[in-house]
Amino acid sequence: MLKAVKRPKIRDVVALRLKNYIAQEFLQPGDRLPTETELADRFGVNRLSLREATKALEFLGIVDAKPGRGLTVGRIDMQRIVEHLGFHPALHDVEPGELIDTRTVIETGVLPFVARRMRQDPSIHERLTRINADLRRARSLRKFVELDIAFHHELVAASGVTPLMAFSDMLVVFFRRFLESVKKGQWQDGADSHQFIIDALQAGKVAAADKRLRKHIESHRKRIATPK
Amino acid sequence: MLKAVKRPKIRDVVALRLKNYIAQEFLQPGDRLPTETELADRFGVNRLSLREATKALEFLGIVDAKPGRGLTVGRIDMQRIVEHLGFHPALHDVEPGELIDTRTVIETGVLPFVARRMRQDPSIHERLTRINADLRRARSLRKFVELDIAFHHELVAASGVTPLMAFSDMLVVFFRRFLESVKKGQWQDGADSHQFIIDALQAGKVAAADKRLRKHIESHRKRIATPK
DNA sequence: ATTGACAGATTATCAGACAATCTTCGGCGG
DNA sequence: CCGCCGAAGATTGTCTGATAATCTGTCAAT
Repeated sequence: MLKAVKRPKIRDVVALRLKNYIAQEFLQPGDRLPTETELADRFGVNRLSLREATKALEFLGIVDAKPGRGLTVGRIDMQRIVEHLGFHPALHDVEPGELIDTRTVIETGVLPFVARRMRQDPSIHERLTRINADLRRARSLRKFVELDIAFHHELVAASGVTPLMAFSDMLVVFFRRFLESVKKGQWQDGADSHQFIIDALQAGKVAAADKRLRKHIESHRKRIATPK
Repeated sequence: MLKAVKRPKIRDVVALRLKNYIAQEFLQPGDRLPTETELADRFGVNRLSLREATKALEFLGIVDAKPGRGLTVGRIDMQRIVEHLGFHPALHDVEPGELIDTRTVIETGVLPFVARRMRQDPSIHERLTRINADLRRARSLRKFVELDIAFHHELVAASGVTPLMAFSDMLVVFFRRFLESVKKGQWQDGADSHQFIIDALQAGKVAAADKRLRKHIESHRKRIATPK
């Protein structure tokens, strides 16, 4: 099937070129980029068109801009993306069941790594326990959601598999609103599951942790499938 | 601690206002927004400044723009978000070992889903078998890489868990160069593993498929760790 | 050593304009 | 009456030229 031919927008081409430039030069956050005027000359476009690309990248944190100083490489910020997208109506289009499956795959998949690292670094269990204790004391939904997200983030991050951590952080965009429908009477159940999982991991019982984690994440499915 | 006082950028104020407008009007994807000229008038800014805000929002899919038609509320695309994720330092600067761990978690994680769907849809096994047959006949490295990628893509896609598929597709960008270091003498080993895995899945032997897949992906580790 | 002033560099925002693309409407032909 | 084509209208895309705002570095005075 023949697809409609569309002329690419200059700003999209520029944004892609800039990203490639950063990657190919092995630039790190804080490193200087050419000025807007130089880049516009180099790409053969008007400076304002160049800016449309850089402002888009800046929105995600990939690029930073300072008057008088110039452009520097930034650091992409999932939290920022989560905040920007959190309100969006189209989030409802993502299949909730697939989100649950995705979370299950990621979080159960990292458990063996977490258990291994817990043996070497006891502060992991301490940290998770502390977050969970704060979760038990939560009084507002906002706090509950924030701490539940923090617990799961810390769990995945403790694996040391950073791509999975980044992906898991991204999933928060889509998953957050489901957390907001958890009834207050169920918060302690969640905290109990958290504690069971990390205690089992510390004891080297990965299978038990796995089973409990699946049940914990699965608990969302019925609630999500039949919204009120 | 005292924090630096900074004048907010007009584009940031406009972006926030636009997001609030979408939320307050309960707009859905596809719904029309005021034109750039109207919005610029309404916010009392220059149209180009307004565009810096809308292009940033557009980069995330929050807003869509069409010449002659105008601005509409966008549709959040998992693919697009995952694409941006590729720029996260966790991926950008990823350790090869972590990449292997990540792939292992994703691909073994989808196996139960693939097995279940194979029972309902035999064409999955056929499709994977055909790709693998083409892989066996590959004569060039380029072809081998392309077909190996296609096989794994199809395997993950067969799970029906689209977030994992999107993430897995993005990982290919980082993994590809490792595939290019696979010796020609090992291509058939790879194809044998592929066939074993999908045959085991079709027979409902998920554990056997899991074990072979881990070994298959793990085969990259030694080669990657000691490049020539 | 610290503070203040100034110059230079660079981004932020503006006005005005034309180019490119999409949608709608009207007319003509079958 | 219906479908197709072309033109007009609407709107975004990109440009030129310019000034305003902000940051950095240097030098002089205290």
